Amino acid sequence: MQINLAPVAPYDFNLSAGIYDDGDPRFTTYDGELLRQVIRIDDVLALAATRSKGTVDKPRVSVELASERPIDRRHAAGARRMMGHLLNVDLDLKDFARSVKKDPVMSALAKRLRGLKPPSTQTAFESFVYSIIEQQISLIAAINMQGRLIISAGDRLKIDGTIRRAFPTPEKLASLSIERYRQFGLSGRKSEYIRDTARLIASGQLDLEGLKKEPDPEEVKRRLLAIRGVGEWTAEMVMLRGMGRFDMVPADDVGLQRHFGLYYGEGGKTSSEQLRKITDNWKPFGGLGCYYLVVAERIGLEPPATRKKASSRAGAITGA
DNA sequence: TACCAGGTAAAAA
DNA sequence: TTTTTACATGGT
Repeated sequence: MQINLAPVAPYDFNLSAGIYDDGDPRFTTYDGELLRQVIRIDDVLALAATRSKGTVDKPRVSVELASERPIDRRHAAGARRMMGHLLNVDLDLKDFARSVKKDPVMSALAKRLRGLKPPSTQTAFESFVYSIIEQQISLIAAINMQGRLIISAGDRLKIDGTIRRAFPTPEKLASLSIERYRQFGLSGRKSEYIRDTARLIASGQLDLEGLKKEPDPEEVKRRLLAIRGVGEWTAEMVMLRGMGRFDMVPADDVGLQRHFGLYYGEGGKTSSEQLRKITDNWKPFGGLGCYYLVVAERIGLEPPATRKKASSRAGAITGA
């Protein structure tokens, strides 16, 4: 079954999917044309293969769905909603361009990366788990642990002889022992954060996904901070990557501080206070601007003037 | 080897 | 109330 989407222009699908070009073939891949990932629609898993069918100014994408079980019209509607959320088709980058006009550095990046929309995670829960794992440790270490968790606990989907994994459900993660988490490389503390929150969700005591509908960002943040293991940084990351709240700026993030050092300073790290001051000029798209910085460094765009050469390392903020 | 890395809660002071 | 400490892996 195929579904078609018409994202709000401008939208560059291939640029936006580029963060997955070194994705793990066991769950998400992008080969320069086709973005493949397992999506969950109600209780059905499907492989979604997405490609561009339009241009940056007249964007169209088509999604081919393949499943082990028959997909009906209701599933197609769910898949359309999910893909729209995932690709952020409704985000209007014209508003972003207007909002950063006062800032010549970000203005130039917005033009150079025109059409770039960050993909969100399928669920807020998924970004919660990623963010807990990423706390404090290096990204490489975190990505390894995330991979082990998905391979070990995610549901399998076999299409054309290839097995892929969906992100584990809260129910599944609620049922794993702490020992099991430790085998992924997590600390005992982080294992508890994830398992206990998964249990709250599975038992209906916590509605993370429902928080997406709460209009007041401060209220969302309060609710997230009430969860054990969630501090300021984690709340902001979950909102930015999992809830499409592009005004959120994780100013304490040392990786971001390094990016700002490259593009707005003398190299080195920018303080969180200074970082806030810069992103205040991008309202209400502070977090989106941060994403542009991460991608700019990732694809090797030169910082203004004589700044040090950027490294090619990806950022966790990309949600990859 | 020691230290740092997209932090946080809990213990100690 | 504020300051320290423990925690996990992986790169340098």
